[in-house]
Amino acid sequence: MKLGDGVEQAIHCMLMLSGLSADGAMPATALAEYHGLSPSYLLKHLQALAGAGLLASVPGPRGGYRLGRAAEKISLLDVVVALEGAAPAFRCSEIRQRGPDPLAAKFFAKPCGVTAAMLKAERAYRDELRKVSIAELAGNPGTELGNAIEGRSCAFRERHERRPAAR
Amino acid sequence: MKLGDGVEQAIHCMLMLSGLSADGAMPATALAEYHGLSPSYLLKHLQALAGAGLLASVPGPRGGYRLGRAAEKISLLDVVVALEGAAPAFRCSEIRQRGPDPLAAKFFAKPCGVTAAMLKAERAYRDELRKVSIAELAGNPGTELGNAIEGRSCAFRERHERRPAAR
DNA sequence: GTTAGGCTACTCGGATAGCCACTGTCCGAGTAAAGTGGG
DNA sequence: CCCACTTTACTCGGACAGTGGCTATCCGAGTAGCCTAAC
Repeated sequence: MKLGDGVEQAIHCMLMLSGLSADGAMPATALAEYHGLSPSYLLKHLQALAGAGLLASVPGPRGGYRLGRAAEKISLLDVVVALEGAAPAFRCSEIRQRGPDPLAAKFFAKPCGVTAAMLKAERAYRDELRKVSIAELAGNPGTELGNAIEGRSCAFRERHERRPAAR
Repeated sequence: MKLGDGVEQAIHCMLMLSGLSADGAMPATALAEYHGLSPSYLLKHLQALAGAGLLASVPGPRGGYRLGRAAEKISLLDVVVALEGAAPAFRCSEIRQRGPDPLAAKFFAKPCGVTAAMLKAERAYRDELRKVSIAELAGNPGTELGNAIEGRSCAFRERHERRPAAR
């Protein structure tokens, strides 16, 4: 029961990306610098997110990453699944029928109560994550804290947002 | 996001142990044989459960394990925590303040929204596991499946339950 | 027959190797922009 | 002055080592029961 370290990094990056303009992009280098992370390693996670469609990658100079779809349509669950995989944490190996002199296979058509209970709990976990979107987390309450953080990230975007050359 | 393999083994062992008499015990060897597992490795998990107080160990010949308290008082969460640790799966490393030119520390007195949302989801997961007790899982519905499994485990207990010599 | 002592065998307990996934890093393919020379 | 080509530099993308934790195993400490032998 342990989530990879990349989940936190990914979410915070998504929050940063949610604040830039529709056709803007930010390179992984800047995201890593802002959060004090290794650029090479962060890139690995961003690639996973891009592969899942949560991020869109813009190659070349003035390139970078932007959100793959609206921030309201991206939940925390999407991020977790993209990085950790969709497989449930609890895997039933059906040890019921592994002992000596097992019962007939037909008895085990339905999953055992243990698996059902574990998966139900995981479903509650996933449902809770599904409720929270990147947009909600980005919309800080008007507290002093929220304003200060928002101000800093805005200033950072000002300096690092890449936009396609005006044609 | 992955639970150790021992969780499933542990729960099924608890179910088996919940069926024996109050002063009875069953050695790890028998539990391993019944589930088709490695005795040495299963012992490791049983020790963790015993250390958490979920199991009581009886040393010496005619020894083994029994439940540390009533099956109604043991939840799935207890088992998971005993084996996987109480630390939450999501660990916030406060990357907010790790970037260059961080804000004053006072701004970060309260946890960030990301951490709050992730921990809330985990709490839902834990609450769901807390609701289910070993006793509930052991009490099979009167289906044909339940009866067959219960019959087999009862027969196995008959052959392997160790009880202190009647004095 | 009773009982004390020693012995045996069986159990749990902790310490010890092996393997897989996450962590961390690197170099190569691709591309948009800028520079440059000619028309 | 305008345009097309070349060069450049910057980005993402995937392939390559290092490490921590779960997996798997072994041998040692402790104890209840059993056997033996003396009383």
